[in-house]
Amino acid sequence: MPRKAAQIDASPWSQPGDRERERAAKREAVLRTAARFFNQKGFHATSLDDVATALNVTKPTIYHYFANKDEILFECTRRGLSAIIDASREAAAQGGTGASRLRSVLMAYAMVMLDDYGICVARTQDYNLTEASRKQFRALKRDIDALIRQVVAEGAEDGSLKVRDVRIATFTAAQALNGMGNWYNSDGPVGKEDTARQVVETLMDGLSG
Amino acid sequence: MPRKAAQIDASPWSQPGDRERERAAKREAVLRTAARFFNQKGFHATSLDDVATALNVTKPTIYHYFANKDEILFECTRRGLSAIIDASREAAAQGGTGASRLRSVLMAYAMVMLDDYGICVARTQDYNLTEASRKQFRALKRDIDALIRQVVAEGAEDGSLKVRDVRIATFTAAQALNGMGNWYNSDGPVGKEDTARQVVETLMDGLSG
DNA sequence: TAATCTCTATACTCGCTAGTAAACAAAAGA
DNA sequence: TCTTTTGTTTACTAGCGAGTATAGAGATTA
Repeated sequence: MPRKAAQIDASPWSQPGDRERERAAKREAVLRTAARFFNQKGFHATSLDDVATALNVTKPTIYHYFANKDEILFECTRRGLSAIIDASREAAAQGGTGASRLRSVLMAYAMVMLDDYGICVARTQDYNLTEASRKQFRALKRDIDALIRQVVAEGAEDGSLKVRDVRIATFTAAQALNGMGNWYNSDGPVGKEDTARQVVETLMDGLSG
Repeated sequence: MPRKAAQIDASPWSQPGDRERERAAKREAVLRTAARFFNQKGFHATSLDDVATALNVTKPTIYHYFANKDEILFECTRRGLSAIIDASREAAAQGGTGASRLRSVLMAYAMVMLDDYGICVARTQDYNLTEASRKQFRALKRDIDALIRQVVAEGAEDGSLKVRDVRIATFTAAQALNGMGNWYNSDGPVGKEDTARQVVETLMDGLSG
């Protein structure tokens, strides 16, 4: 079995750049913790004291890494949305029919929607964000929508997909995947990838026999 | 054109039962208004002062009709959930194949999800409710889930549906419909029924050609 | 007419949470 | 060693919103 290169970052003698790495790691920890709280209790019901306490620090520490609560929420969603965009772009650039590319895109999307940041994306309504963040949030969502529609349209053209209305087909699939976080149980017997695959197959094949 | 019986309720001489009717009408107005605010701004961000002001009354008036904010939210969702249950039960009791009954059930479900209370159901996470309401909320949702699964299972048995996993198929369809309120634009050119029909067809037929 | 019940308003309390001021600790650099 | 920068704390402010005490107006009943 191949191993990862062992522990090169763990030296007690600090390297230049350690500072920035630690700062980034702490930011990330705040975001991850916040996302979990948001998903579990909701954005408004989560206080930054909750997040701070969970991280064994106090609230002002969090304000040392983020300007305000809105920035934290937005960064959580940005991570989710970027993950979708990156994975989808890659999937969309493969060869094969439109249908097979759509399958890949939906799988990528589905996998993100089973993670903290993806669930956060699904649960965040844009009224939770300030005007400025909202604009970016919407823009990212529009990008994703355009990306999927493009693949759907290509599949319709090459005949591998049968779609009455590209817009409706895209929304229907996307919402079905967005909802996965509401019912998937990560403690259950079925893994994320299997679940994602089955949902995607259901969407591709339809329910009728 | 047939007309409704004209205005028999509008007599200035009050009838026995007027009191109760007015009370019920006012309760309903509070719920409808609250549901719209919840959907537009979110539950936490909606203050009962918002709702009261929109109805030209003050907050204590609302407390004359409801015990607390939780009861208002729960009643909104109960209306949505009951509408789904009633319509679905009716649809499920029709004749025909499992597939045709599932179509009817999904159509009924979809139509509710395009209305205020339905959207409220879709957006309400159970952490928004108190322990007691949450129990009822979950029970109603379980009933709906069971109802749909039943029809899906029957369709799988009579061969009119091809379904790998009843649970996953049901969740996938339900979540796709739950999400309709997030993208459907009631000011747009396409009506609710047409939209619902197209989404349901997409789910039934699938995306692949 | 008097007594009561229903509805609504004014004017509050109380608790919670986003965000801040200021000080202190610890490390980095000169 | 002295100074500066970075990270963290304690202790606060300020504002909002759920829920209530109380009183008064209108209708209902006796």
